[in-house]
Amino acid sequence: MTMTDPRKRLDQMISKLRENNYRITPQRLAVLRILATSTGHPSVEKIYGKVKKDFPTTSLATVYKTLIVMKEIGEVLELGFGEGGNRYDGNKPYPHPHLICTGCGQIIDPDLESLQGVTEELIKATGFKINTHRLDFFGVCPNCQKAGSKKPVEN
Amino acid sequence: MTMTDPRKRLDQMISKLRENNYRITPQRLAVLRILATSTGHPSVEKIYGKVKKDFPTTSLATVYKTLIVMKEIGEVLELGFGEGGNRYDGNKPYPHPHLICTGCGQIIDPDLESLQGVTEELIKATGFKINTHRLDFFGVCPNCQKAGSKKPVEN
DNA sequence: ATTTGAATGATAATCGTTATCTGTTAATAA
DNA sequence: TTATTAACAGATAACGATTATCATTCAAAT
Ligand SMILES: [Mn+2]
Ligand SMILES: [Mn+2]
Ligand SMILES: [Zn+2]
Ligand SMILES: [Zn+2]
Repeated sequence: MTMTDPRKRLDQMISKLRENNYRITPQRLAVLRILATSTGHPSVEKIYGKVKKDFPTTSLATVYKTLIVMKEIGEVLELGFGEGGNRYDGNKPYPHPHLICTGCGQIIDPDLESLQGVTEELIKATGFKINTHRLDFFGVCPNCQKAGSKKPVEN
Repeated sequence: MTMTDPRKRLDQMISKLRENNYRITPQRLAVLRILATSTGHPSVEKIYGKVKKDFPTTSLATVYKTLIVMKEIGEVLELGFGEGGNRYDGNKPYPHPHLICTGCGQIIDPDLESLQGVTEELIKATGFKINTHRLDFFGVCPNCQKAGSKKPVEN
């Protein structure tokens, strides 16, 4: 799997903003930097907290609005969860499976070769035209299995 | 796939309520009947609307509370969507894939033999202990493909 | 430097869901 | 059958994540 270089990813995002006639503001840049450098899947509050370290006057609404823009131009993937806020993937903005540890809260991107066959089987069986999908697995990571680790990771 | 008999399914649900020392009230029975007879995946508002036809004094809170109870005893599957409310499956309360038509809004249960292999691949690759999962496909059904059908089905 | 429409920041509004509280009732046993 | 009582129903307030609103500021083009 191609490991994305954060700097290149940031430049990609900036280019996409320019292409779509969005302005490059310091607040947006701060959000984009966090999205590009995060290996995990940060929440809005996590992004907001980090942005305020460099730019203390930033509003939570600005973070939300930036994420809406990035979703619109297809440069961030939103993972909606019922509880406690959504999570965002700025490195792989296309549909892909996720693995959530209910112990520590971490969300990782597993590689699943066998997934492609499932979509093909679905199309053949139903005649649907598939546009997107969402696949989440919930379980306990190896680290949380051996000890009752109660520490949330939240990356 | 075993087509569930609504009456048997209703009796199952009632038994489960009794086993867990929950009371059988007319309002709960009305909700259970709807869950047992629905082939689709009704929303809370849809359930509420149907319940009120037979029992006009029913409160929306009662529908919510009944669904919470049914979730707790593992007899209904909740499908959380960000927009416009959750959907419920009272016939297959275990994890299974769903296929959502973004044209008419219908949600169906496809049979996907190849899905089991995906979970096995994931366990081998990550060492996680998998407890549950969620798989949704979003697309356009054959009916909505041939004409720009704008009628929501909402079953 | 000027202009101007888009973006920011602060806050109100939204909406599905949950909590609260009072009156009612299903379930148990006398 | 009636009495008892804890659970439930109904009405509504509260909640929380997200979105809308709007006056002020500023990025970008001239
Ligand atoms: Mn991801
Ligand atoms: Mn289903
Ligand atoms: Zn863990
Ligand atoms: Zn359709």
